[in-house]
Amino acid sequence: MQKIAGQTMVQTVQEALRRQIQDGQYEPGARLPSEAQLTQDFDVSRTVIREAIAALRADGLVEARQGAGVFVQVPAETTGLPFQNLDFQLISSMVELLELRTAVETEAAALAAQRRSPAQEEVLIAALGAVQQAAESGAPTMEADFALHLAIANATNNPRFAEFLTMIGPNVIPRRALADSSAESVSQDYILGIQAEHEAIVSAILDRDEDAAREAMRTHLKGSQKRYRSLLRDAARKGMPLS
Amino acid sequence: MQKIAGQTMVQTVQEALRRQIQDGQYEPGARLPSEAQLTQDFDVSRTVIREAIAALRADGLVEARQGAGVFVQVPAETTGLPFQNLDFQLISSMVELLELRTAVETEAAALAAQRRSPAQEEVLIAALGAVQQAAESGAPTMEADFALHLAIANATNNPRFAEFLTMIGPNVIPRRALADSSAESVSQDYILGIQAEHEAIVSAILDRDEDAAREAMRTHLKGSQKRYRSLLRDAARKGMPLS
DNA sequence: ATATATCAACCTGTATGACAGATTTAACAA
DNA sequence: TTGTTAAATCTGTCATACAGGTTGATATAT
Repeated sequence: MQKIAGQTMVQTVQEALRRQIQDGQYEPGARLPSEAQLTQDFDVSRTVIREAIAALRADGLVEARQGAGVFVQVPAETTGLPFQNLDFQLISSMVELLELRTAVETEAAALAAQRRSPAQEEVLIAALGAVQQAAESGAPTMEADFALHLAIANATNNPRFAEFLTMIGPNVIPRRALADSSAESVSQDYILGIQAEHEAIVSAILDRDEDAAREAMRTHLKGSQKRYRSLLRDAARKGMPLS
Repeated sequence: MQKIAGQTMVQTVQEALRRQIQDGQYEPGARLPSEAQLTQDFDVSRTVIREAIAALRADGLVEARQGAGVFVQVPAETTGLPFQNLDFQLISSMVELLELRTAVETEAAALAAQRRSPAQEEVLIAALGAVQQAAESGAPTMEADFALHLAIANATNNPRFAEFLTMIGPNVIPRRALADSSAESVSQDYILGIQAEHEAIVSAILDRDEDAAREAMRTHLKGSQKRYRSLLRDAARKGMPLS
């Protein structure tokens, strides 16, 4: 089992086992291979296997019985909240969520361009300034970043957009994972580039240019997707297959 | 830390930590004690602590950063199921939801055009046929209609899209609300028109034409929005208050 | 005085070996 | 054939060691 950049082996194994279960390789009630067998299958230590299984157990996917084995649980009725089996440190989870976010926020930007009120314009400008200020002072920008995106959703004057964004929450772009491959100067370039993208979005909204707003937001979030995907590609280029 | 009968020490520690976080002992962003400290606090081995933290991490409560520590995540808004203050008799509520759906499903159609597998093509064609069959036999088309949209979401091969649609799904458009103002012949025209729109979507997806798929889905759902808005106008013309 | 580099201390991630307790399977006796 | 016991196999926990990453203090350069 090959290591994926920015991701622990526990997460890699956890996700692989989760996928095997969801793909039906192990039906509900079936017994997983023993820990000893899994250490060989995945070529990792027993510690990694145990921690991965602890994670699956916490999510209710498996049940471990001492002496007997680890068994796949009958899935609980999924009447609850969606997006609850996400591990925000998994790159693939982030890319998936980002694709969904891109769909929603692209349209939100266009609706905001059509519908925002003068008061909402003011909130947008203040939120943009707050991100910039955080960036310049070297403070974490995640909160200010999310507040700007939420202000755009609010400017649609359709509460469902803000409701969706609130549901997903601000844990969507861990900043470190995106900046991790660079020297500090590149990270600064990255922050400046993000800020330029934010400015283009807000500018198009203020101009009531719905198509430009849609395109600017798409560019911004496709850029984030691209940066995440490059993490995966970097790992592949280093000769590590991503099975 | 005392062992509880029938429960592993991992589970005991995991629950204790979860409770501490939820009780506010550690605020979002705060750092938990180190693993070494927690082994002392709970009088268990580091293995138990690590497995407990792996469980909390899988549930999104904490994030571990190598060398820095384990940090409490900002909770995703856990106010329960979103979209709960909707009154489905209110046309404006349906329009709001439809706008959000339009954002997501427009992008889903484009991704499905890029990514669908031959097996998923087969599912799409079958789902399209099922809607047509239901329409011809005068049966309700709502279920078949939803199944088609879900098949498209599945063909994105990003589970978040299907997850979103499943969440929204029970709130799908009640057909009666759209048909209620018409004679039977008009209702038939309406159904035929919807079917043509469905065919255009599936056709673009099978053709791998992402832009056409996006446009066909947008047209389809914008059409639904338009039809809902005309209900608003009709009601206003008849002097009926809409609250 | 300020900025930068270095290093030690501390942290999480992983591997390994050992032992405890529970379950399952195989062997043996009645 | 059935019941009992032992052996094998399994998960749960502990301890130790090393690797790699982060942080803060200290030394050095400007």
